[in-house]
Amino acid sequence: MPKGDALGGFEQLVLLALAHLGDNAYGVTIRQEIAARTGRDVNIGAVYATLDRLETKGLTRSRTGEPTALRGGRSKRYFELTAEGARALEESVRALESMTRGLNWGELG
Amino acid sequence: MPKGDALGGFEQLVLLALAHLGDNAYGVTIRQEIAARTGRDVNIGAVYATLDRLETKGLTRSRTGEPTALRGGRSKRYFELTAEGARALEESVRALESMTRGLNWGELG
DNA sequence: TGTATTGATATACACTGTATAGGAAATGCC
DNA sequence: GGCATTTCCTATACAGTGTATATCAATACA
Repeated sequence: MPKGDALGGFEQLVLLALAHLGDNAYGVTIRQEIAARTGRDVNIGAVYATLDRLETKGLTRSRTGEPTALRGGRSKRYFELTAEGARALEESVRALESMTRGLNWGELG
Repeated sequence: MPKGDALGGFEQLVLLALAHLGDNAYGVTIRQEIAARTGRDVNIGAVYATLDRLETKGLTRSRTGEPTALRGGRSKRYFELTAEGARALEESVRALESMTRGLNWGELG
């Protein structure tokens, strides 16, 4: 584990998606949320792999839901932030904000 | 190379430091800038390794400066954003912003 | 019964992040 | 001059993260 256990970029995105989705966060919706907001075409396997790692670190937890009465409605695995995950997310977003503060995009490059 | 060649989290930090430092960006000041703004104690080797990778991708360029008349004043290697680097940085910051927009920190965890 | 659909899991590998160790060039002091 | 000291850069190795590919499971409907 790194010293300050900073979040990776994609981990941060996944946590942010969880924060937006509330109690409707599972693999497919998480992927959609990220794609919709960032325009980035995320691979579903990457999402699950990252979710597993976040859970191992104690930043998220998951539970298995009921199967829905939809065709192919397999039971979903719902994910949510833990208190520690919310704290880590907030901290890493603040760090980013303090790095972007006062930047003049016009005079770059 | 990844499909959408998205920036990693630390790469983003380093690019942001370059953007702030302008024509005074070299290993030591970059490290200081990140540490001062994020409170994160960055390893200098990590900075150089990341700068090399960014240069390989064409997001930064570097030139060797004159030695200064200071004790131990070895000639510095100055870094700056390329146009492509500035574009990539702006894009990745915007992606982050659109992920944090409308988030209610109070009701998380 | 079999095929399309929704959703999850496994695995492998490339890319990033980080620590450790060491090298190069300049100064200052004896 | 010679050697320690200072500033800064380079090399390398390995853990951690990011991503793709492939596959499995359960359900509905024809």
